[in-house]
Amino acid sequence: MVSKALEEINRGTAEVIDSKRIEKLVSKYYDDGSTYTVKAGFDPTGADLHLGHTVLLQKLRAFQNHGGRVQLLIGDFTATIGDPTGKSETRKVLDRETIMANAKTYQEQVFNILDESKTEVVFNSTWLNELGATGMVALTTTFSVARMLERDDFEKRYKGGESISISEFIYPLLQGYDSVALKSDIEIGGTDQKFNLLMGRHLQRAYNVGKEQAVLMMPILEGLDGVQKMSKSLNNYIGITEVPKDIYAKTLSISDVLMWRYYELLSEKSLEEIAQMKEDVAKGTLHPKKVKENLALELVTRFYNEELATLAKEEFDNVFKSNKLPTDMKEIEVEEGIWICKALVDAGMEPSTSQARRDIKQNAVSIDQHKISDEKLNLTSGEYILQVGKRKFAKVKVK
RNA sequence: GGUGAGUUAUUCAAGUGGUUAAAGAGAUCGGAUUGUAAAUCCGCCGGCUAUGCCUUCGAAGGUUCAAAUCCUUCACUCAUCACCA
Repeated sequence: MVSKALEEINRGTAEVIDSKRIEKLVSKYYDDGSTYTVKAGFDPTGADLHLGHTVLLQKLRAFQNHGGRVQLLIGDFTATIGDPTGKSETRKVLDRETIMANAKTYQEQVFNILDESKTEVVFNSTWLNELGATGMVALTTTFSVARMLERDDFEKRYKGGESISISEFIYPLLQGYDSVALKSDIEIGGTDQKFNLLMGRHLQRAYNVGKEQAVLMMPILEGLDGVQKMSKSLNNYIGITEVPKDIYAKTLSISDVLMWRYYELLSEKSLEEIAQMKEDVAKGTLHPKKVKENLALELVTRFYNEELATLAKEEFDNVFKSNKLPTDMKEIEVEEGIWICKALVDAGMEPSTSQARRDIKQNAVSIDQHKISDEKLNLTSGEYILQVGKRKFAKVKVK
């Protein structure tokens, strides 16, 4: 039992520090039912969760299945400071209201995956606000600049002559202090968080918490492009609140290589099953597209249900495989004699009439399934189905 | 506080008075091919009912027939020296 639990917990991990401790905690749970705490931090800077987040959430869920009590930490304090790397203006300092609103949406989405009864949502402003300047200074005395510079990106930037703001030094300290305040047994996070996660161990020792948290790191999930990490700002993500057909379509659009990665990190399928599929594909007995479809179905089912997943698949096959039209599409009404380019803009299918002209020139626009080439066309009254490219459709009623 | 460098379209980045709506690359989008995948090739890539017109090169002024390019002021970014704690 215990070994099975550990297998589930270790699955897909990038690195585990102090795995003995995790073993002990889990087996103690199976001995006498005593639970332990698992901390994971989230920045409430954006409102919607995507699959990248669910990698961590599923891992938390695995812990919950085996005696873990999750401390879902909302970094509301750290968010008010803003992003320290200050790379661009994309991340602004958020006001309290936005943060709380984001935190709320987070919670609603998180319990799609996590067991609410075994989860405690905590905000780090609770104790960080209390810290004050004195506490702050005390915190900074526990660590040295030289050690701080060990952090990879700091070192690189320092050597490269790039600036590092002092607040960036404070960030890891505050995050580590969260572990002191929460007395966490285990903390999980992405591999990019390694330094910060270890800081938790360091500070727990410095503050004599009486234990040092084990650290479990998950790989960073690549986005749809297969290269960069999944993130909203790169627009390469699949959001868990997206409609079924979008989740389905986006999943199918990933590359075959990336598909296995998603299987490993996101699927419920056992590692043996996945290995088997991989082998079958290599042998040619199983078509990779089929495998990908199953993954897409599994994901939609997770966030909705099986019925909607099947529907999404049917819809998708209709539109793309058999070139049929989608069942529901945007409808607009326009005046008689409207210029085709204008109609496309009005329907929200094109950003400008210039773009519409270009697309017509490139043979991308069709009316009722027939490509058009006349960019000066005016629509006479009737009902038409406009299409741009492969996936943009709209029904237009001309009065 | 001193000094120096910089701010160009979605991003990176050329361009230092006139064929510049602005090279090149990436991203996006579209076409071909395919499994709606990847890879590859090609095209487009500010706006406007459009062989023309309008708006853009951090902001505002100015010089000029002509400015992204020259001048002035301002804002911001980065580096560097110094000073204070």
